[in-house]
Amino acid sequence: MAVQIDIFQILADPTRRGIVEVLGKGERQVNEIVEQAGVHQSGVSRHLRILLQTGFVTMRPVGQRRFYSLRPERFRELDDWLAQYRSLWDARLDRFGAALEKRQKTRKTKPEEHGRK
Amino acid sequence: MAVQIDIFQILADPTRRGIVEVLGKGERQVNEIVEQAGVHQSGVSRHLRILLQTGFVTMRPVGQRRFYSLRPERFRELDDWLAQYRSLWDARLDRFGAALEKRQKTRKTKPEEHGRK
DNA sequence: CATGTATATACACTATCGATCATATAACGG
DNA sequence: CCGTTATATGATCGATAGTGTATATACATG
Repeated sequence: MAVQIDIFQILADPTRRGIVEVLGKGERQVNEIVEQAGVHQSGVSRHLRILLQTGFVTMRPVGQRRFYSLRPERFRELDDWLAQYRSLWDARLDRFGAALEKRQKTRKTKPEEHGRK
Repeated sequence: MAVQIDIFQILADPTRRGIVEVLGKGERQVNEIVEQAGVHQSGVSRHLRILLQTGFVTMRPVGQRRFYSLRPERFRELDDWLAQYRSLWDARLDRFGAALEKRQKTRKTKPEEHGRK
């Protein structure tokens, strides 16, 4: 379990993002999600399995019901990824941005063969 | 132009993210990107076209060369999306988190047909 | 126990997407 | 002009991923 697949890959599917959005409002059971997801129940189940395996949600079984809710980890991860580009638009990060720029000026023209068949 | 496709869809492809990463270090011409991308030049061109059309990059032609560099908009957009989940892990946003929680308690069971063929 | 409800899973189908190859276009240098 | 370099694009192909249908499983309840 805990299949470490691409955050973006997971979030790329609109249906899945819809589910995440619903869960953003709080814990929900599958039925409730199905109502909003716009796809068949089986589809929702599949998406939930993926979200579960990839660490986006947790599941809490209660009788025959299963309650799903969001977990923070992957979102924080996404935030970390985004951080390295934040200097692009966030003026407060200019010091960091300067560092980046310097690095880009200093880079060397590494030839390096590229004839990979 | 300015095809408004899913941010996540665009970023879902690892090769494309690789390109973005390279451009994160500064403006680059296609050749340089190809060296690092691990795919054929034609592939890189296609990816760059997509990134261009979807607003992730700009292009500056110089003779026969084309220099690509990152644009902030879409990243900021992603940041905005992420913001609504930030309360999940950012303790400083607990006030906001409380608001969310209240909302989730108050929600009503809106039936709403879902039989969209 | 029999039936209904909540959720998951196997299967088959389709559409999308990314990769390469070959070729086009356009600018460069002699 | 002519060959070369830089980049883009059309065609084709194979893989992947999402969808619905049908069915399985597990719990609930009379």
